[in-house]
Amino acid sequence: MAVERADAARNRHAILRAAEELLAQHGPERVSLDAVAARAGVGKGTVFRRFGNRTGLFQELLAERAARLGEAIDSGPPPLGPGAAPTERILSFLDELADLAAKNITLIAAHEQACAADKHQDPTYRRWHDHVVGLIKQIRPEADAEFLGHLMLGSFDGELVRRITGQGGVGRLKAGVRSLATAALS
Amino acid sequence: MAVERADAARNRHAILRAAEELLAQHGPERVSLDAVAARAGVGKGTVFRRFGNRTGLFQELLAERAARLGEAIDSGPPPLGPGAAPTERILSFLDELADLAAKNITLIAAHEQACAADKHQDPTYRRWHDHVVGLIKQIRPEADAEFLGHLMLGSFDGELVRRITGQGGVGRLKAGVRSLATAALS
DNA sequence: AGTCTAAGCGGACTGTCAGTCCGTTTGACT
DNA sequence: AGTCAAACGGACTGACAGTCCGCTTAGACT
Repeated sequence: MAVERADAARNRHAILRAAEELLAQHGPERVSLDAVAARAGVGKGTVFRRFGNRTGLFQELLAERAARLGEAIDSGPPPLGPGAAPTERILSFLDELADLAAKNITLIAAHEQACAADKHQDPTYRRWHDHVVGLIKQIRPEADAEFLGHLMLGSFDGELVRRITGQGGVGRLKAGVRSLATAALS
Repeated sequence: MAVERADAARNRHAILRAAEELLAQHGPERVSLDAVAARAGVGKGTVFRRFGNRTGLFQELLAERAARLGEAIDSGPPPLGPGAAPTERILSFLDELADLAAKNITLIAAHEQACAADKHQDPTYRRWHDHVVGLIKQIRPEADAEFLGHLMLGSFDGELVRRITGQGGVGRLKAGVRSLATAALS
């Protein structure tokens, strides 16, 4: 794959920005790709050429927002990155994820809606899941790590995050997740 | 509200049956209300008059399938119904729910998709959640029962149930849920 | 600077579907 | 048999995802 042409790069950026803005302005669901294209000052075909479909757009948006956390867990300093004890790592990861989720509720909701059945196929989700599963296996090799991993990440469902943080703030979310994880891993 | 007219009752039934059949035949998502109406031998307007919208139809379908379990927890014999120790009740409830979910994966998926953001508003879901929350409060009054309740019910997400039971059967689902619940409640 | 061409563009077009509307039919009650 | 509100049905609307294809242009090469 050759280098992206300059105009293509500019448009990709404009589209992502437009999508963000519309997401912030109206709720999720209420953002159509027609509107995104219009706001980005770009033809509809361009949006689809770039991102394939609605799902692709929101996946990319989420990936962008999650990139920093992804690097941190792969190669950042402990306790998030390698080096710390698994339990410590998983707890700090869940903590960070809570922050991320709370800051991006609308995006998460849109993403869930767009991905629908493919939720578990999404690269960002998989990365998180793989990370969590790996750590669970170290802590409790006999547990059903795959399942437990999904349940832990289930805490960050868009609708749920909205409800919980809406009445209790991020602190409530973090506390709940932490106590669940602690219980499940000890 | 007067008694339902005979033709209306007949049609309601025909529509629910048609929806079930189409759901079983094609996947979720791929069932349009046009198709349901056609299959039920009924006009499209009738479907909407009866159920309001897509969400209403699937909610009703789920409510129908969940009715028996609902009665059992409200007034059936222990350990599901009142009388048993809370921990025992919650574990047997989750067990039953796992069976129900495994038997109705397609419906659950369709229901989730149709309800989308209103997931937590759905009467059936609320009933389950209320039940679980009440029991959690008895067992661990200091816990965030509301949040924990959502997490436990999160185990029955359509996509997740498909994955887990698809590779390990209902037993795997039950075991995972049980171990999580036990850990979180002790 | 001029030429070439594949990558990129845009927006009209299609197909699908949820939900509405309104003229027609019918069950139920007298 | 007569009445009429409830119920019916299917044409219609509006919105949107995704496709298609003729036109434009970045940028490589001379």
